[in-house]
Amino acid sequence: MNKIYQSFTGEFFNSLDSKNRLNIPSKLRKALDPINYDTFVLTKGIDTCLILYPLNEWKEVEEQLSKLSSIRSRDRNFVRSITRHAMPVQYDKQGRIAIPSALCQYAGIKKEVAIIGVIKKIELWDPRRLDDLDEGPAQLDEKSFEELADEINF
Amino acid sequence: MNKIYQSFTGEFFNSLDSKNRLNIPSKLRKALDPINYDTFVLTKGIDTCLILYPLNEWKEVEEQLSKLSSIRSRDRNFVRSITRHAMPVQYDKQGRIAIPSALCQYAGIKKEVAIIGVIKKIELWDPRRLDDLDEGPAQLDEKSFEELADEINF
DNA sequence: TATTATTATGGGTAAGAGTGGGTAATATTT
DNA sequence: AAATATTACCCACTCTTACCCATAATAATA
Repeated sequence: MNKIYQSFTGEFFNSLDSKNRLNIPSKLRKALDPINYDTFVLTKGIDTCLILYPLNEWKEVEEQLSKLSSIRSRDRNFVRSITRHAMPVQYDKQGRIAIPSALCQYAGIKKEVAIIGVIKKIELWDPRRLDDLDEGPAQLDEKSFEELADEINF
Repeated sequence: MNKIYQSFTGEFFNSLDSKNRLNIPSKLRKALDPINYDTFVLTKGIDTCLILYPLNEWKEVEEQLSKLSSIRSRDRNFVRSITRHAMPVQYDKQGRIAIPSALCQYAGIKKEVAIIGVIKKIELWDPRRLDDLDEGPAQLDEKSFEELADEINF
């Protein structure tokens, strides 16, 4: 198997249609390595957004999850809380995926969707919540921003 | 034998019919490797739920169990408590399995069933108990969730 | 600018999923 | 062995979903 280079960046605004389908921007589709067979794994994010993992990245997550203890109830709860909301989605010939309404609700998504590339994965946001993030209290203050930027040699 | 990739995810809500039959969601059936001949092993979980192991995964479990001591009574009891409730179930042409009422009772399952993919196995829950988990005292507090998520690079 | 390709969105239709129930085969009891 | 219960298999109905074709909007090319 060839080594892959796969990286998602950019921000896009597409909209859900009446069947809860969302078009994945073609730039992001093109960035998806063919080994993934047009397939992502859709799941809840820690933030109130949804996340699309390329299949190969999701397998990494699974690998880590299966290393956790099956004895400790805390670990079992954690694994369950992730996997129950994860589902593989393959986009159709028009490049769309169907998003279950339960997940839309979680992320507060109604019609407009902000689609953001975050290197190894893609995030789906309600545009409003995204704006609130920029202004909210949890916002990155300038100091910690600089610290992080320094840390990663940005 | 080829290496298999078999992974269960997602959450589904199906219902028991008057004959105690439960439809296994087709997405999970499709995820089941053919070497298992449409067969799971149904058993009690550590949590108050039921578990479906793919046949090949159940063999792993058996292997582990047989390593336990046959001297220590604690070990014997543990092994017995698992195996006595384990039974192979093969789904019919409509994709349903029959669940013994004793097991339903253990899991508090009446009609509605939450079916959850947990990577290597499938869990069957009474939807209410599942909700209680999310809100109960044993719930994952935000801190340990983030710790674990960080640990596995989620 | 005109033409062509590519991308985003809308909607119809046929296949498949989930459910209910009937009947024959098998097992259990009297 | 006869009667009864249990199980497994089959057919039928409804509803959702995935697939296909069409149009609108945008970008790229001649």
